[in-house]
Amino acid sequence: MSRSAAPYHHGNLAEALETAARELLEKHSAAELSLREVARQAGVSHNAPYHHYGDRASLLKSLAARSMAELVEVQQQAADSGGDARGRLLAVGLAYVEYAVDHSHAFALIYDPEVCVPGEPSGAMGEHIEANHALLTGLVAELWPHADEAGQAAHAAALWSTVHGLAQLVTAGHLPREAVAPALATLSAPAPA
Amino acid sequence: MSRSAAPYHHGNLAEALETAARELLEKHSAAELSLREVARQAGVSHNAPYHHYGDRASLLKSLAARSMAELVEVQQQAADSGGDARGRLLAVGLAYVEYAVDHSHAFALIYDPEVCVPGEPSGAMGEHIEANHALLTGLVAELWPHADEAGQAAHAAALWSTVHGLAQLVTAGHLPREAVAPALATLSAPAPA
DNA sequence: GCGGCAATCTAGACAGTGTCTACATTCTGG
DNA sequence: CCAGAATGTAGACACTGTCTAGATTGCCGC
Repeated sequence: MSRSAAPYHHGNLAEALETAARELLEKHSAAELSLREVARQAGVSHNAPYHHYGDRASLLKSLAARSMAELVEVQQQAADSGGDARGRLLAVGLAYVEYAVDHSHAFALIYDPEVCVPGEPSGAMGEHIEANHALLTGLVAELWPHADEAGQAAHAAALWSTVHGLAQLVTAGHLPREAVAPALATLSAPAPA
Repeated sequence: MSRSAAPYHHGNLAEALETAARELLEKHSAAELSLREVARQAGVSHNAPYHHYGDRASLLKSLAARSMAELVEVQQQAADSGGDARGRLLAVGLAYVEYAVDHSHAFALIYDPEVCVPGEPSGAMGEHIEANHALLTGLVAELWPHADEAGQAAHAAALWSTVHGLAQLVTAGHLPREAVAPALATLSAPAPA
């Protein structure tokens, strides 16, 4: 016992590790995230993480799932903020981009093909992806009520892509942050010619 | 001299290294790309690359610039293939996505914020990015001739984002390849309601 | 209460990596 | 023809992920 400085057993290492890793992700990219550094941050030996995560990829997957949950939540909040369907769509898109900009490394991690392959059963991640999909298809159904299933799917894919692309290009520095709102505003504008 | 097995000086190591690296990029992600493996592939000591590239990042930047040049080229070819403006836009978008899918790791490298930061003078990369931008704004000007400058910029940002997002989501496995064409087709469709 | 077992954590080792310094070889311009 | 620049090699260092072995602790049945 002796609840002095460092008890042998941490008590809740798994969560402490994830918290430490998430803090490191705020400043550094996932590629620079070292398992040993995370362990150091949590005040534990470099091998302790292996009793909670099989390997480095496992920790990253966990982080990605948690980040995805946050991403879905900020969108959900935006969607619940009222207004007409188009306004809510824009709000959701803005929330998506905002999350990506504010947590660029976490956002990149979510969509890292090495970390999250949608095909395989990736635990909590799949669940959150489905939630995101449901949110989007709901909005699409409101906006294009007369489109058939394929049409709605196409609109959903296009919307997701646009918002995702904006997020990506802004976080990568190819587009300024101010370009987001105008670009989103063109989304449901009349076609040319 | 003695042009036997291994001459001391390679002759054209810089290009050989880039070629080797590009081959490795076909199978492995940039994160997994090891400078030493590239050197091995080129049949040279693990330190030889340092006389041609300052560090690992420098090689990656070079690869990214070269990939971006290819990406611009396939789009240019699509744009030159004739047809009306809308048809050419769709062809360009498809070419963009196709390149991303066929060279997913190279594509990811192009837009890696750690490798290419648009703000800084990144040599050949900036040039190719401008070329891409010019191609896009040309198409936008054809499609929305009556829009003001800000409006055209917004449309350009939205189009780039959509195509880029599609590329990203398809390469990450979140959207099937068949979803690309229908999603692109919705781009200039009439607005809902 | 207590003994053993599983969970948890530490320590040490190994191969692999990027990068530095020192040295060897070859090319080239004066 | 030869000095210096360009190019390549070898060795070392710190760091990483991961493996094995051993230490410590919490807990469950008796």
